[in-house]
Amino acid sequence: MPELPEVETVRAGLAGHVLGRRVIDVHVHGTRVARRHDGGEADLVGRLRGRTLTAAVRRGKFCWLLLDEPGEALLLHLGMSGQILVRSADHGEPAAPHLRARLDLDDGSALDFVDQRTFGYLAVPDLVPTADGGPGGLGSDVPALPAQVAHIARDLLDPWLDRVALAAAIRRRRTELKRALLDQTLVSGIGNIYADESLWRARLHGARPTDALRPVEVARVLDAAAEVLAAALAAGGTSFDAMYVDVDGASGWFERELAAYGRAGLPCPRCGTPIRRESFANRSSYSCPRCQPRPRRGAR
DNA sequence: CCCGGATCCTGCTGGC
DNA sequence: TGCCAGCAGGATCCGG
Repeated sequence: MPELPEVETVRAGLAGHVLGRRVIDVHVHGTRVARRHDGGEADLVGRLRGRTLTAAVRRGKFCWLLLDEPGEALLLHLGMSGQILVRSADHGEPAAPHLRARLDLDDGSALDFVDQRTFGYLAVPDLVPTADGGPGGLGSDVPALPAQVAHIARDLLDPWLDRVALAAAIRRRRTELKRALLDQTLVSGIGNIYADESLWRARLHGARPTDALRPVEVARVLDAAAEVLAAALAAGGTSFDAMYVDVDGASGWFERELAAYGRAGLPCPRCGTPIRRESFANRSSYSCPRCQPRPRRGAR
């Protein structure tokens, strides 16, 4: 689920429902949730208890809540399967099967972190200054971000992203275009689904060598990616209500609007040619054989 | 420094 | 029916 549009939906939900709330207590389930927090589970809980959540910020697929303790934040990463659920005081739901952490808040509500595959995590890192002096991410003007996020590039919905510099950096790389799109240190927020959708829109094959791309092609795929992310966000953003921050992009955007991803054998919406599935770096890539011709070895 | 592959988990699906 | 290989939307770490 969680690529940029899904994480932004979470961030917006958190901004609307938990800011100003104080953390009364924290319950951690399992050994993996706190594995990326330096002081371990007990320290994580200790640093959160009594703190007030003051802002919800996102860069790429990373989301964090600023704390009233200056220079600290609660960092959330959803991994492959993470969800954030905001439970109202009277929700009455049983705990989700893969509940990994619960924060009890001072109005009786709770913030649940649910994660089947346990690649997600919580941490309370120190904040470090941003390299460009701009805000750490969307949702805050503070020019600081969690230490673990310092190497993560800005994303395509961030006004501080320098598109010209990004395009130049992509063409300087010696790799394949899809790898570059997935490289969070170049541009963040794009995962396997939206990489394929962006490449389809731009009519480029993901195996195209980045250093042989024409500038107009790089611009086209970046425009396409920005459009896809914005459209997915608009679709995903419609589906959460007051007590549930929805991470389930699958129900809305996923099934109806994808042109290539997961559609092996189905007709390309542009030309009708059956979409192909290829294996790439231990995962699947979907593309149109006609609109997105595979590059010849060594050539563009 | 840059690049690519292996790796951390759990659960579901599809083929035999 | 039952079993098991294969696969799933991510980031990090390590070797070349």
